[in-house]
Amino acid sequence: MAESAEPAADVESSCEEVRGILSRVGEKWAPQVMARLDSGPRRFNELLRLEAPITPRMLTVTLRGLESDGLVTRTVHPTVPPQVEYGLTRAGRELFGIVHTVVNWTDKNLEAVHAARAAYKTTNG
Amino acid sequence: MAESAEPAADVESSCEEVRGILSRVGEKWAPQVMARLDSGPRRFNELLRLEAPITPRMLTVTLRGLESDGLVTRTVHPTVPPQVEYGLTRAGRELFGIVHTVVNWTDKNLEAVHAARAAYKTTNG
DNA sequence: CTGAATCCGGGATGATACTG
DNA sequence: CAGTATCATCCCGGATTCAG
Repeated sequence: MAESAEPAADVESSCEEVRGILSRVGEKWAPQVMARLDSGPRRFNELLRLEAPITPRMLTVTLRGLESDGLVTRTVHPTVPPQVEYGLTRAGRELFGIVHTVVNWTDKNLEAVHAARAAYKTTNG
Repeated sequence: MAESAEPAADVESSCEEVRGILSRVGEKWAPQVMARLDSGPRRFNELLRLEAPITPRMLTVTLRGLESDGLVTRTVHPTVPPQVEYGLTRAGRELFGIVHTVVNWTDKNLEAVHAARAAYKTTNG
């Protein structure tokens, strides 16, 4: 499915940039948080509960990282008590779509991956 | 493009597995090495030269990791001097196709990402 | 409610040198 | 040729505590 039928930029060209994005969505909690936000905007404590046992610190770190790459928006409503809403940007939704293809790939290749790991462990240490 | 039109397995279901794969292809040298192997099998020192300044150790670590997940094959030809060929498996080629869509996404959203980073750095520290 | 500050352990990455 | 061994370093992620 995901064969590059498009112009397909070279991997080398924007290599470090791609690595940055790959690392970003590869962060421990990034995929879950993006999945959650993909179904609509959420507040901090909502995410905190839904993604438990994530800690406040890691949720902040994750959100800040995604925000700094333009994948997530952070909207502060100056109310009392404070209220902050997070949501995916257009780019963020697009990228999450790609992450989803990885989910599908993993689902499809789960057995093969496990078999490879078992075989590798047997052959080596 | 990459909107999930397929059955689309849930992100939560095989969550740790997906994270493992994401981390695997997110390793520093994994994308480059996979790109190189996507154009045909290569020998250790070939990769070492082509991906310089990678060190022998990191090339080994990267290849072993990819091999253990069934993305790369390692073929030893019992000749003298020793000859070892690395190549992508079918699953590896598929997964690299997905990585390539990330490359395209990055290419397309480069400006937006940079703008977001600049804005974030201005607003915060 | 929404974070920030601090400390810490472990894994990822790298430099260098050596080997079957 | 194709790695391995060792040591140093750095950053991610978690626990805990505190603040606007």
